[in-house]
Amino acid sequence: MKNKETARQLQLIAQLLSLTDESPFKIRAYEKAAQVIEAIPEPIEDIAKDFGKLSSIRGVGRSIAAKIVEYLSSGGMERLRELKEKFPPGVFDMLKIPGLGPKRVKVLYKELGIKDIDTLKQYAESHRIKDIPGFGERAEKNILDGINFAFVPERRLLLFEALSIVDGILRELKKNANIVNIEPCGSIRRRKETIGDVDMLCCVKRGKEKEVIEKFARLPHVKKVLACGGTKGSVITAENFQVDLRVVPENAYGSALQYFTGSKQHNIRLREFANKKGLTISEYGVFEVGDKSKPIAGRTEEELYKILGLDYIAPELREDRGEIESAAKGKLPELVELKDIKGDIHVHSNYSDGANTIKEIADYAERLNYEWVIVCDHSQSLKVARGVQIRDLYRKIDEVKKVNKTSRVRVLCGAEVDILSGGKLDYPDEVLKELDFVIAALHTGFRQSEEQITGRVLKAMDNKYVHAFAHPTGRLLNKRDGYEINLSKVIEHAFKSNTCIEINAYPERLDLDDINSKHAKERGVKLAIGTDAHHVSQMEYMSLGIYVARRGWLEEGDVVNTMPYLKLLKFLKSKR
DNA sequence: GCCGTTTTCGGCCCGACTGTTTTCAGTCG
Repeated sequence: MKNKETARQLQLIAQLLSLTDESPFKIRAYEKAAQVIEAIPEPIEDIAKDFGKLSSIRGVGRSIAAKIVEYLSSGGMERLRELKEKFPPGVFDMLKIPGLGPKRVKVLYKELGIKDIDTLKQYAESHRIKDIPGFGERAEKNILDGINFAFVPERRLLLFEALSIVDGILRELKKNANIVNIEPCGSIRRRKETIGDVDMLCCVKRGKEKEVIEKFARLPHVKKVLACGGTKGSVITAENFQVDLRVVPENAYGSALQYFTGSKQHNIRLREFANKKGLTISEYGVFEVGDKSKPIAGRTEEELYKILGLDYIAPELREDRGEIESAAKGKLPELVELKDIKGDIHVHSNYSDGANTIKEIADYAERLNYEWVIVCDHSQSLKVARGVQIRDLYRKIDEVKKVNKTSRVRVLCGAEVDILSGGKLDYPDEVLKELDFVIAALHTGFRQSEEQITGRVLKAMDNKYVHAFAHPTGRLLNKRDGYEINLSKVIEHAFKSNTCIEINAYPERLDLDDINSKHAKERGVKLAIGTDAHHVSQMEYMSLGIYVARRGWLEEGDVVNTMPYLKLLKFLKSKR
């Protein structure tokens, strides 16, 4: 699937165009098209077979569609080659420096002939930049600071890590009686899988702004204070994580919350939508166009969406993936919630590499108010994870039966069965058929080609004992990309073979991701959330799986975990 | 370059901040 690389080409064109005198709207059109292409779950090369379909994608017109087709058939774009000839590659790097945008980079290149970071550094150090119109001494210093900053590798926190840091801060701040209400916004509120920094918003009692912000800056988690003023405090925590606290007036709390929650793309689309209705939105409220004197909405988010004629859009949906259009038609999904969950499909016991006994898992499931829990251990060949040998598997089946005699929660005996590098499953059929639940997974042969890996998975799904496919991409956030796999084919085949796909809720996995979960739902595939817990406390990761599901527009009926016990049994039998 | 339930032409999100201006352009989120 070539969506990412195609998007990258368009992004490059946009960047290069920004260095020319081309219309900023044309540049934005390329950027928008790049974003759209990247977010499409189907392979762009399939869509491109039909030019009409390609050019009817929102944000892709005839001109960009033609360039995509050109790229997919020839591996290049003529327009991009032309532009690349105009600018040396080092000029690109200069755009990464904070505070240096295309306009100023262009001046540096045209006026001083600076064409890479090293030369730029020399010029700034020897004060040869400050006399150029539009620059000054300050600019030289910012360039030097920026060069160091821009090339520190970026690390975003996992959602789980960010949530626990923010929870700690919130707990402390909520002790402060001067805070009327407080909420984290931004990507953490949208429950994105990784988080760069956090903006928190609060309303405080009149006159207490400064006091609240100073208290915030003195919290025990704080390592460094970046700013501490009357409306905003900004700190770095011990985990090197930036957290900002903003105080906003109560009558604009809703519009500020909406604004700082984003996403940027959602906000842009929302403002365009508002404009068509003669309204304009900012973080201070909703206004009639031409009359900024008093807002007509903004106290709550609900009010803001309502006045635009939209149903309330849950933060997880605010990614500009069609939510505004759906909200206008009253067709937003009723998103699945944690309280709908009746069981976990993927928990490891001490039969393989888990820490707890089957009884302990059943007890913990009861604490979570589950009706059932599926204990899946690794299969025999996965020696590093103490994969269960066949004789032990029969012992496990007996133990599950025993536990079920006393447990209120129904325990199902499952296995996370390896799809071996040739595509065979790690237990023979006569063993698989003894299990209540089989989830197939890849743990080896990650370097095989896309065809090979996809082939292995399709073959596994054809086995009538395989109910689900686990952590479908194999990625580990911040650690490694997934293996090469054609998810579009996998999803199609999951539907045909009546196989579920897992949303793995382990903090660094979270795959199937939101975009592909939405795609799977639209293709009629059921999703199953598994925490992959190796200790009972990790069964709490279910909430992370729910966040992915919600970001993927999933409703109660799309998620296997919402099935009551008997319905689940019937469902599991339906494939066999 | 894209788009259209006021438009096939004339729009295209909005405001804050910064530094360099003497009323504003560039950059950022």
